[in-house]
Amino acid sequence: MPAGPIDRRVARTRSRLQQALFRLTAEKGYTAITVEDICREADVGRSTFYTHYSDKDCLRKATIDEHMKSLQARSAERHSQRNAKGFSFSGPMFEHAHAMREMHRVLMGGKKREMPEEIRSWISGQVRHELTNIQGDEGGARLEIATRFIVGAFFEVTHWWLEKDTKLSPAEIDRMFLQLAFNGVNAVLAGPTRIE
Amino acid sequence: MPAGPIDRRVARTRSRLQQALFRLTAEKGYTAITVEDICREADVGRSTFYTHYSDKDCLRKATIDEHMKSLQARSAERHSQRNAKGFSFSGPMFEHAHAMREMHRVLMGGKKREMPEEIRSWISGQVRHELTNIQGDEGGARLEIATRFIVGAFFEVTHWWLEKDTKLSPAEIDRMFLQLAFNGVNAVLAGPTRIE
DNA sequence: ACGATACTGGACAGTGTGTCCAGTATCGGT
DNA sequence: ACCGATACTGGACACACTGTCCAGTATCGT
Repeated sequence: MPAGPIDRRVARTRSRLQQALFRLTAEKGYTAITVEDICREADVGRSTFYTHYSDKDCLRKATIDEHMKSLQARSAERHSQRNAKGFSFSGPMFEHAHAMREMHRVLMGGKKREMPEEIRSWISGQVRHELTNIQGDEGGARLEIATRFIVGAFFEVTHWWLEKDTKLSPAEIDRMFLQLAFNGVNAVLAGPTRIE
Repeated sequence: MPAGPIDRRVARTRSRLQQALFRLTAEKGYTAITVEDICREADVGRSTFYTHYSDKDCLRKATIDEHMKSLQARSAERHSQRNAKGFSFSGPMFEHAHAMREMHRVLMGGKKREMPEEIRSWISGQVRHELTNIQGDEGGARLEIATRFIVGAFFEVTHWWLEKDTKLSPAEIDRMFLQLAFNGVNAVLAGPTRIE
């Protein structure tokens, strides 16, 4: 019964389409891509595309979902050995981003800033959960604002780090991020508070 | 010489188009809108549209530019009477956002999160400038990271505040934002640090 | 080897774009 | 109040992309 796993042809076609999506997103940004572009780049018939995905967004979602699993695993792993301070999601995320820079550029929306909602809500969940652990659930607007604050900051920092590929290591950027998040701008910028 | 100011007809048409853009963005998000939609809503011929703006993005940019001026003025005003702590941009921004909720929803990209680059870079400039004042310009990556961090956090918090129209006043949300920004999550969430 | 399944390429109607034009309405200045 | 300048209109145009369908062909799994 060929029901369960996958036909080689299917796997091959889907892989091609996803790779093409990567290349094109990196090249000219997600919104500028057409289904025709993807099929040409992937060397796949356009009708074939539609037998796998209903449209462009669907392809992106599927691609993201697949890659999200490994991240989930890493985060959970690190979560068990969690220390008193810091987020458990940020470290793995920065490392993963560093290792697969291109892919993350795609996930983050390429040159533009077209963040897919799946990633956003996934990370929001992580952050909210970890903040709740720190706080005890008081559940109020305060928690929600802090969550939004952290999520937005995290995306923007990551986006900057990926685009301007500086020499900062994942550990370094993570340390800076956590310091800003937990101690604020004052601690980081004001005079003699060491950061190194 | 009719060169300088503006023909009534021109003003009227442009105003209609911008108003239509507001309504439609609020209604179904910027990307989902077509030029035809705008013209129908504005009751303006489609050919007329193109004599004023080359495309949808152009209309949005023009609309934003106009409304940015008042904000610029407010921020500059508050900047002169600046206190030791806090950002001068955030207060006026929150107030303006509160007063013109609909318009800001449009500026922020409506239901979706399609932030126009003009706003982003304008605020980035403000933040970088103010952080430099705090820090003295050391110019390093540290300043840049802090800037990105704050910008991202600000957008996300504002977006949340606008979409979930809670009962928080501009002053309240601003206070929370500044506290998170300058003192970090610890100061806000950890136990007895009062926020009210 | 053979039945099932996936790919192909081409055609289709539908929608939106951006440009052009001739006809009509409205403006601003004298 | 008039008249030349300027702006709006609606319709037509070629073009690009979408999403669906189908008959023919290649490749799969067993």
